[in-house]
Amino acid sequence: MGDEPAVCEAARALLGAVIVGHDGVAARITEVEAYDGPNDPASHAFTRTPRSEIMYGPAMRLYVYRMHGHHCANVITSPEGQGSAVLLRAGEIVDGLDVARARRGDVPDHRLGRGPGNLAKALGITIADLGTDVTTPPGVVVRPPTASGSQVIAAGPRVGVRLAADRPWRFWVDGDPTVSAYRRHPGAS
DNA sequence: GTTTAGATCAACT
DNA sequence: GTTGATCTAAACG
Repeated sequence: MGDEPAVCEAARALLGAVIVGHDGVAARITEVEAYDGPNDPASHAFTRTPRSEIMYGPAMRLYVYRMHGHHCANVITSPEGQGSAVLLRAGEIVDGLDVARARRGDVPDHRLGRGPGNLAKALGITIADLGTDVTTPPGVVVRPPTASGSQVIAAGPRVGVRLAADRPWRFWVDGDPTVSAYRRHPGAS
C-alpha cells in the first residue's frame, strides 16, 4: 500500500462504529464509501460549491445532502481544507427499532438501514443536522467501534457513481445482510 | 436471487 | 436545462 488516500483508512475505521440518530435510534455502520475531495472526480467536493463547502471544514462533522428526495449522511474525515468525507451507505439498527420501523414502514430488519437514503431516514437525519459535531452531544453522535477486530472488511467499486467508477473505495463488513448489492451507474463506462 | 425502468427534487452550469 | 454519492416496484431466472 502507500498510494491509498488517508480517507480510506478513515472509512475502514468507521465500520463497526455506532451512529446514534434522533429519538433513540442507533445503528452499527456496516457499509461506507470514501470520497477524496479535490482528487476524486466522483466527490461533491471535486468542484467547490456552496453545497460542498462544509466538507472543507473541520473533521468529525456531518455533511448531509439531499438528492432525489432523499437524505444522505457523510462524516468529514480530513482536517480543515482537505475536503475528504466518508459516506454512510448502510447500517444495522441496534436500538430504537420501533421508531426506525415507524419511519421506514413495515420492512424486514435488514432493509431498515440498507442504502444511504434509507439509513438517514431511519436515523431521522435531515438537513437540520448539517455541520453537527458527531463527537459531542446533543444531536447525532458517532461512537467508535468497541472491541471489534473480528469483523472481515471487504472492498470494491463504489455504487451509483459515473465518474471514477473503478476506484475500489467502497468498504463493507463481509457477509452482513444489511449491505446493499453492487449497482453500477447506468451511464458508467 | 438478479436486472431494468421510471419517479422525483435540489443544486449546478 | 441537465445532472446526480437514490429508491421502489416490476419483470425475469
